[in-house]
Amino acid sequence: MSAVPPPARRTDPERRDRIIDAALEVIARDGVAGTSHRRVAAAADVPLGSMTYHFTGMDELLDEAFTRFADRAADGFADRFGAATSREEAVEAVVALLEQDPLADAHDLVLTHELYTLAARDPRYRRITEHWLERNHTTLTRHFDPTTARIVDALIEGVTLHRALGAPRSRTTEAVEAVRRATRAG
Amino acid sequence: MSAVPPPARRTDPERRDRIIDAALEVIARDGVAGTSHRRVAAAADVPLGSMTYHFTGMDELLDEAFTRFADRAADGFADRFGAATSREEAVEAVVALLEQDPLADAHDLVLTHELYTLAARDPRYRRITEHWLERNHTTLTRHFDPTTARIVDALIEGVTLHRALGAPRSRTTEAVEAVRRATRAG
DNA sequence: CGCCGCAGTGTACGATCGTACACACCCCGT
DNA sequence: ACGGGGTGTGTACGATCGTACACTGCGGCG
Repeated sequence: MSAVPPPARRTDPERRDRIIDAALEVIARDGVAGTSHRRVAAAADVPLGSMTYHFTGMDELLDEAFTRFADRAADGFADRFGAATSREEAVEAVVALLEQDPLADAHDLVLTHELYTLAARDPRYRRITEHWLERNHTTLTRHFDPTTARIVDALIEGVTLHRALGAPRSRTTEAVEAVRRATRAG
Repeated sequence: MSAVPPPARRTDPERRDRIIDAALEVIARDGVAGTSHRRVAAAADVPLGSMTYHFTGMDELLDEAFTRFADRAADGFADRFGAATSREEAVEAVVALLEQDPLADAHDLVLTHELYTLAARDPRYRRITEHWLERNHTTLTRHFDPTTARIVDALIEGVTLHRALGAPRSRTTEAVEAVRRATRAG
């Protein structure tokens, strides 16, 4: 789990990074189930032996890959609200989030669910999702009270999920209405 | 995908059923990734050869297993609202749904996410989730208008997801508040 | 200049997989 | 009574997997 920093390798320090990114690509394409050391090595254009050299095993690779993915996703989430200076703009950012086409980047969608599945079974991966959720919650509490933030976050997650699962695209007015209700203080 | 009914086997008709149920058990325990013909056969206590005899391949087995799971889940969802005769009782049923401990049956939780992951990647499995969502939506529209039903369903999904991912148990008052806002007509 | 230690790699092993397929067995029609 | 067709199964094959591990080649120190 790389609690300690890597032991100061002399050459090619970005090779390890490239493997992690390649792993995310392979996972998005073939799923965690279809991800093997060989496929990742091929995608990263490194020899098979590099896999066992840089990572103790598949678990460590998955852990680091999904940690990176979750961090990037949380960054992106924060960016979407970073520009908002008022509560109204934050609400609009939420609406925009709910309106975006989930098929637009099936890449991230698949990765998200692969991670969720891992987290549902293995508490170890739950640490990653916990941290992700907490970062998103922190982002939202910059604009909403904690309870509203939690409700809004759950709403975003639920609507995104429904779309990923093939629910008919709800109309914009419906998304707007959902956000309006969720953000209306009791 | 068993579009046609099985060809009227003479003996042991429940053997195929037992295999499907065993598959769900194995998936819940080891994940889709860790599910093999051999493991399912062992769990169902049938010989390996029965796998290829009753199913054309792993895809057909997964498809039928998750179809059965989704049907049962939709049945359970409908049962929870079946007793409700008023809108207030329906609201209470939603609150109860949000308050139940998701860890209580990790079994179903894992199966749900395994299915979601499949659906996120493969449109074929999306037919199963679409149907599931539609049935849940139909159940909710017995008590709520369509827009509210959609919002409530997304909220349930989001809150359940957050809990599965390790979010701190939100307080009961928070769940009640979320439902109150979601069900309050605009 | 020579050697030594380590970053980095190619290969081989044992396990497991999905699936095909030859065969066994039983029931039924003749 | 007996032959045949179809239900059901054991086994074997080729592919792929994770991982270990002996090895290479080079950069720096004595």
